[in-house]
Amino acid sequence: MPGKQPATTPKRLSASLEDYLETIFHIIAEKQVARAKEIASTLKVSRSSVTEAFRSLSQKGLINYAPYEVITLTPAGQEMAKDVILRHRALKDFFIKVLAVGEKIAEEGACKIEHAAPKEIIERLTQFVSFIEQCPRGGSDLISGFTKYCQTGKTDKKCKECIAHCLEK
Amino acid sequence: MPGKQPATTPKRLSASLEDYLETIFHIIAEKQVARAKEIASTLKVSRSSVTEAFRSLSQKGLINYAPYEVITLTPAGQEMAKDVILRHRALKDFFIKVLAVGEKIAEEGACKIEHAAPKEIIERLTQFVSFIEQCPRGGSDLISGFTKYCQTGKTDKKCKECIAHCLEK
DNA sequence: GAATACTGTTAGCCATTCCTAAAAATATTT
DNA sequence: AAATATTTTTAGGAATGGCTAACAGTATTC
Repeated sequence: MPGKQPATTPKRLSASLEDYLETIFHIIAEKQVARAKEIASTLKVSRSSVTEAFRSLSQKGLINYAPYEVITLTPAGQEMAKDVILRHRALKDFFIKVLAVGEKIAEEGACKIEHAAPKEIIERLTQFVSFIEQCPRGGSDLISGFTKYCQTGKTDKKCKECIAHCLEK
Repeated sequence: MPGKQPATTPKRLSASLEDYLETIFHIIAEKQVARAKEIASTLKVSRSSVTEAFRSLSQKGLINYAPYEVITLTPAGQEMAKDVILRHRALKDFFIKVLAVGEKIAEEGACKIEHAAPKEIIERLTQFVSFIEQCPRGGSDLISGFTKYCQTGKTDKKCKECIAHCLEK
């Protein structure tokens, strides 16, 4: 082995650069090539801001970039982009599946929080979602109970019935 | 009535200004007076940055400020500070009580996420914590089950025993 | 009350991230 | 292939939020 690659993502980027990376990844996945114009419209920034972001990401070794050429993600860039997307998904999943928040707010919240949430919390959140889905005490009963609680402010009174449901599993 | 006050907090401040406001509120609560020196050391910024933040917060009508004088929060500033602190607490509570995350990470995560989380999500999170504490399916059984799940990757096998616990309540 | 120490402010600087307008490169059309 | 259209880059500027070093006020001590 000539030399080991950076084992893990070293530090975290600014929220802004994470957004660019995430967007680039998604556009490449969908259309093979990520063009400045589309990145700009997705992120609602000007095309010149995209150029500057390219320079910054390239200087950090996350994308391969030369003026007027097609950009690609470096291995480090791929890893980083996937990490951001993983955080995004973990958050959105939790918001929808556990908190029963609407799709729009869930997406919006994930977009913002993904840049701030420590990895330990993302991990726990992911575990919590799968726990709730698997645990007999959890599952859809718990979630529908929570939804009801949100609407009425009270926990469901038919507890025995509900626990009977639990026992069936 | 001469004119109505702004009913609710209008928009959200930058993360930085929210941090200043939060810190000012806490220091005033604790020591009556918030001095630039202490704010600086709490937030790990220079004293001159604090002066600049004072100007900005004052210009936004959130603190009363005149050079060399004691600063105070305006009613709008109080409201805003309380709102930030509420978000902080809601997040930290959730991290500790539900995700069973350590105090340090919970605090750190709350500090960062509080500036990004939409209010709808904070509300749901708060409701979820109290729901889990009240619902017979939830409570300490669920949390300890989750903790076990985090450690072992499996849900607790003693389901009947656990549901029996539920029934006792 | 004068000297000293401490705190707060100003001045000037830097990085980030956005912008618009103009110029350069690339792609498309005829 | 020349003209036109589109895309990308450059140039120059603004706002935010941080910094250090020097200066100005306030407080304390002798």
